[in-house]
Amino acid sequence: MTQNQTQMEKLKDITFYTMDKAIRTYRIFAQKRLRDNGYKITIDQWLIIKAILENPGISQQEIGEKVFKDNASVTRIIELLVKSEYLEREVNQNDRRKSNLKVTVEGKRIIEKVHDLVLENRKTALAGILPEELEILNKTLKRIISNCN
Amino acid sequence: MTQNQTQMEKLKDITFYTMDKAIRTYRIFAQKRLRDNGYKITIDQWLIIKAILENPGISQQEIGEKVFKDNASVTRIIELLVKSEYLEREVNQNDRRKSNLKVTVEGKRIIEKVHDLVLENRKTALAGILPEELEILNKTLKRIISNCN
DNA sequence: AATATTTATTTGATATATCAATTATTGATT
DNA sequence: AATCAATAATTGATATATCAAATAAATATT
Repeated sequence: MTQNQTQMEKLKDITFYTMDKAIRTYRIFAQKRLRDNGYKITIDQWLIIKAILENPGISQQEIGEKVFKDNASVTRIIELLVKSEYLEREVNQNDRRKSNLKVTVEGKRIIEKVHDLVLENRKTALAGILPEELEILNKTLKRIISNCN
Repeated sequence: MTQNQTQMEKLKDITFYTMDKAIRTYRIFAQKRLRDNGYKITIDQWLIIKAILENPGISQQEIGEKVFKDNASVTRIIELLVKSEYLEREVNQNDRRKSNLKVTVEGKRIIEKVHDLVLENRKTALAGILPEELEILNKTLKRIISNCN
């Protein structure tokens, strides 16, 4: 076995662990910053409101595809968002299986307020990483996604 | 704003989404392969048994650090592993707050059997990715981790 | 030695993930 | 129109994540 292959094996061994750790570290970091600024919303909830705002009339199924979540998870997150009064839901009269989701004024307000914080978080998290590196990161992640499908 | 900066912004916007999607796609893929091969164990459970095998006498706290999990999660995963009879636990007589964790014969058996499958999964998931790219991936992920701490 | 502090683990509460099964509705088939 | 198949969302069960609080034991302090 060549030196290069040995090194490859080690990297393979840790890549998924490091990926998991990175995304988890970022989540904890971002969530803490939300909490510290007094926002009572989770990152996942924020993502879903944003998806609805940017895609009026979107169905829960489509939300799930967009934010890469299971239908069951979407249902439950939306329940919480309705309870928190960031969303309103009605039965869709064209297709009674679906629901119409509307972001409330309060929901729009929190999305806007949180938006700058999210941008800051991303900036902090990616500080010192070169554009080329970021591109390779994205490209490689996409390759992993397609390899697993 | 230069072209380069604009592009940077877009990449920043999607990087965390793509990371999340990649790790989740891999998890689903790997877990499905375990299930399809008749193994009744989750990836997280497998990781924890492995940590104990490779580090005899390890405490739950240390396990948590190693596999990057909260103490509470470790406690609950270990409960399940004891119930599944892959682990045995006793009170540590040197420090009665800690517990001694021992992998059972059955536990060792499943780790070994699953090991090849895990290697295959990683190979499949990383197919077509160059060593240099993998290195940049790892380096960049580590930078994100340190940036968030 | 008694008290206070620290540490390891557990427990409770709440959110999310995943799969399977169910419900309600719609669209297609006969 | 009645039946069947497909689809959207929900629900149930179980696993994990996260934080805070509680418990129990060890260590440090007075």
